[in-house]
Amino acid sequence: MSKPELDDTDRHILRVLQTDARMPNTELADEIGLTPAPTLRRVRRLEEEGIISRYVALLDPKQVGRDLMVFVRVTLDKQTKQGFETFAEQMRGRPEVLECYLCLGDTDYQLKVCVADLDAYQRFLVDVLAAIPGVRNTASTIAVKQEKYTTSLALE
Amino acid sequence: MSKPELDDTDRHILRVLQTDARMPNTELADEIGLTPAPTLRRVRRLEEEGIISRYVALLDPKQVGRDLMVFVRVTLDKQTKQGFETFAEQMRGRPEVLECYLCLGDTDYQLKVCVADLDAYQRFLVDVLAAIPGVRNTASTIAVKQEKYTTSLALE
DNA sequence: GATGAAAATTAACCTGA
DNA sequence: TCAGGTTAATTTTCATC
Repeated sequence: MSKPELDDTDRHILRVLQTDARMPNTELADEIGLTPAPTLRRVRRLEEEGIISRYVALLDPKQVGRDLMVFVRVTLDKQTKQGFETFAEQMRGRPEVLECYLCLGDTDYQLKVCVADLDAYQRFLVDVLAAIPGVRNTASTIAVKQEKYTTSLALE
Repeated sequence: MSKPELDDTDRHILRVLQTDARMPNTELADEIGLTPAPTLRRVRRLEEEGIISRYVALLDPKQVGRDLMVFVRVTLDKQTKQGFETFAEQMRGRPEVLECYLCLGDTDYQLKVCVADLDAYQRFLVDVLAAIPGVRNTASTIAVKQEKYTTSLALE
């Protein structure tokens, strides 16, 4: 918590680590123009404050056979707090659902789902989504080709 | 290229590194039940084959002031190869566009856009998207709350 | 920001199925 | 022969000054 004061050096660190989370601290220090000790202190502070939430390895979906990405817009029958929490809870428990957002407008939830193929997606739609009480309608947009993918947030 | 043969140990490694990319090799070795040397050899192989595409730090969007996530469906005027490539190229050059997919159905492109606030989003819509020749229509779904976010692909 | 002890990485070599 | 284990030199981390 406290003040998420980020100076230029912090942003520089974040920019680098968003691209290469495994860069050794010595090299990172070199890159941002400090010595290793203060660099490490800054990184630890960014971690402790939760500005860096975690470090992950990104896999090539094709090579692990998870090549089909689908964006799903879901509307629920009744907009009760209960129904919403149940739905979100179900999504958290499904490994093929990578992202789930509560939304404004016609769409109640926007999902990003990653599965092996259309067959697996059809099963997700029928056995998982349609089986959740309160789901009124779903609209799926099937991705054919990934033109861009990054997890890196631009820090002006 | 070659054969992306993954055995149970490989999948175990990938599962762990997708959750914590910075786990020391010694600890990873312990976790998967091998000694450090063969563990490291497997990790290097997964990196070289591109199965692990990269290691990244994930930031908390709130704490870096990029709190507004928007999913945009875009349709283009003419479905010419030229027009599509131009559009994709523009998206690759825009830091607020985190993801861009060519899609089946009514939607030509599905975007995931991350900006600071509605004001910044409006500027993106008007100055960037609408300014690209061939963009016929856009439909934005504004995310209010992130219920789930992971980059981790389930490896059965 | 510098120093040095402790830990992790990694290459070279060994072993057994 | 191939995957895993062992060892030891190098590099990195990180607490203390």
